[in-house]
Amino acid sequence: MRTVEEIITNFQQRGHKITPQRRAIFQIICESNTHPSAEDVYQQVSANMPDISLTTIYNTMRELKELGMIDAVNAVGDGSLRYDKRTDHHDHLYCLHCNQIIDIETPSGSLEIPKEKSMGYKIVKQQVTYYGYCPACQKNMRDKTGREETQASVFNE
Amino acid sequence: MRTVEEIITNFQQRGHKITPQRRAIFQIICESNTHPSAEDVYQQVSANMPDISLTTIYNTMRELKELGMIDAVNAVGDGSLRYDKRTDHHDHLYCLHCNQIIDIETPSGSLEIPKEKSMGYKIVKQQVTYYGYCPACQKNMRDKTGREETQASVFNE
DNA sequence: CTCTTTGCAAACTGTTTGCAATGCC
DNA sequence: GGCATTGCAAACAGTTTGCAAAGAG
Repeated sequence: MRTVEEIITNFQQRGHKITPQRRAIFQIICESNTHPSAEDVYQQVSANMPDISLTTIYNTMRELKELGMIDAVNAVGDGSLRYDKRTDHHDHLYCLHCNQIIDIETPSGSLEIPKEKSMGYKIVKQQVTYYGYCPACQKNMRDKTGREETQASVFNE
Repeated sequence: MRTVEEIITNFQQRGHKITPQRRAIFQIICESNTHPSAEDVYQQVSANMPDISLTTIYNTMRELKELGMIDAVNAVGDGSLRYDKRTDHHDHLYCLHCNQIIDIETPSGSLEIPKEKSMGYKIVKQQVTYYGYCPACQKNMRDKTGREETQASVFNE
């Protein structure tokens, strides 16, 4: 699921129509390195296509998810749904300050399913999330040391 | 953070008042082995205290979280906030069918922070979540094989 | 030409907030 | 008695749904 054209072809072959809106959304998905929310995608697509509606973003993302062409994760900070263009196994780095999520390759040891600590669960996938602060937010926190609102927002989960 | 009395003492020493409502909420938290949502806690507390309000549940849970006495995680299935009476390092088993979350002990190898794949992030904690189907839901799925709605709900993330 | 998609508005869910009445210490 | 807490109602954020108009194939 790399290029826009591949997404378009795949989407079309599964019986869906290609519209300018969907083309623009696919483009943004391909370009994104973070895990955008619907609102994020909307902001970016709007730049070139001001009349697109947020509903169309939601609808399209949901269809992509249902086709298994993207994944979705929940942000812990704001509870919003984030979309992930990758559906293969990989881990996440989550910034507790700006809520940005980026991918990291799974360290080699990460795939082992826990033996019979699995409590009878049938496990189908695992996800490791590392929580911390991204470089930009670390810098910001250093620069603003002592300013109360910043402190509060940083240390509030 | 084991017994109700410990929670009460801790909460009180930090300058908060103890009310019957809070006592009842703490009780439920102590007893829970899953990770209840505010609504779950409300249902359980209501059984013995019918006049308690959902607002009080939310307020109390938020305070506990701010005091670091409980943790919170987001459910991927319904997007709701789930509360975790444990704040130490451990992993989660998540049922994709009923959205129940239970704890598992962290397998020994799990604590290593990824070397310099960490992209400049300052990592403060990690969380491993194993997604799958709990014993009860597996049984349910077997019993109802062939029934469409069940199939749909099972396989829709 | 038909059936899908769009985009508005309204509904909905989970959560938070404002505020008067109540209750803890 | 003073200040924190409760619980109602209303506000909110993120997401979904109903539906008429527009558009893809």
